[in-house]
Amino acid sequence: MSLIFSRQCEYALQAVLYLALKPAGEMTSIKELTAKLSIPYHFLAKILQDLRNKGLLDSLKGPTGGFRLALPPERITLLRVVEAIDGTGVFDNCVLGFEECSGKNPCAVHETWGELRDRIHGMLAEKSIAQLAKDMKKPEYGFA
Amino acid sequence: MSLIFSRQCEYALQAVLYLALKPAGEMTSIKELTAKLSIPYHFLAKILQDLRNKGLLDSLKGPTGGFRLALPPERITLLRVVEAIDGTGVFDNCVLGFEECSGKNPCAVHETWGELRDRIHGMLAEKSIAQLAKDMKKPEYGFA
DNA sequence: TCATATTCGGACGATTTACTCTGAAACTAA
DNA sequence: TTAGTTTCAGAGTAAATCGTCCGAATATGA
Repeated sequence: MSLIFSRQCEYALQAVLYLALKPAGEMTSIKELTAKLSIPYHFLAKILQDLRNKGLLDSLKGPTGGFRLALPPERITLLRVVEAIDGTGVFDNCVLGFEECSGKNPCAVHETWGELRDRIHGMLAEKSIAQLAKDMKKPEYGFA
Repeated sequence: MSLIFSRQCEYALQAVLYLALKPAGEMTSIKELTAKLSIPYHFLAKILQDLRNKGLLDSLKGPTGGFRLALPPERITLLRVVEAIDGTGVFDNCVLGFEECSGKNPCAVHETWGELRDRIHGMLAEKSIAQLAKDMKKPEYGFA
């Protein structure tokens, strides 16, 4: 296998996008999220707790409890979520795995990859999840 | 963590690039490869056997034995190595992990990622390892 | 107050990936 | 022929990731 983000990170991105479509301040339960997004219940619970500890989500216990964004969705980007869960390894490390690879000492695809890496970074950093979530507003995705 | 290729795949790419600089037909031992590339011996042995079973390498036992490219380096690309080890998952799957994501039913970054994905594909497919290996010909990389 | 619904925290189990070990097979050279 | 050097094949170990379970804490509403 090979992919850009860990499964944890993919689930986190999906959950945050889902929460971005909720009315400001409204709590959403894990139960609703797992049902709509088809993510294992207890696994998602862990991920949401991580995002809460990183300051991206608020939570409340008890009936009517759940999770919500800790910031307005206009001020959150996909990149912030990726950084919170996976860190910045994708953007720092040589794509061929050479420890020695750097600007001074480039591998064969260093420049090409550098440009693509920056554009992936841009893809994650440029738009707010408020904008992105609107594009996801379809029944196929379980989004409202 | 998060990265594009598995560690196995990174090691395979490094080894194939190294072999591309050897005179045509010459055998290189695992011992030399692990010393120059700093890859665990037995792990690399497994990876080279995989590449051999996939038809990318030839091998020979006994003293003077080792591995060599099964094709001229002008006719091998990085993409062929990636496909042999990791498969094509990076290029097929939605970057946000949505099963439903497709052209008919795009996620919020579907188009943007599609373009970048194609360019990564191009980076791996366009140049032969013969050309790329020449760029790597530096002592810092252990390359000849 | 009490039953219920939720998150919280930590331990646990399962699966995949990374890496190692060993003994056998094959080739070389003396 | 024989000792040494290499790959080969399969099993085994270690660590990371993925996913589960359970009991406690907390809030709600009857």
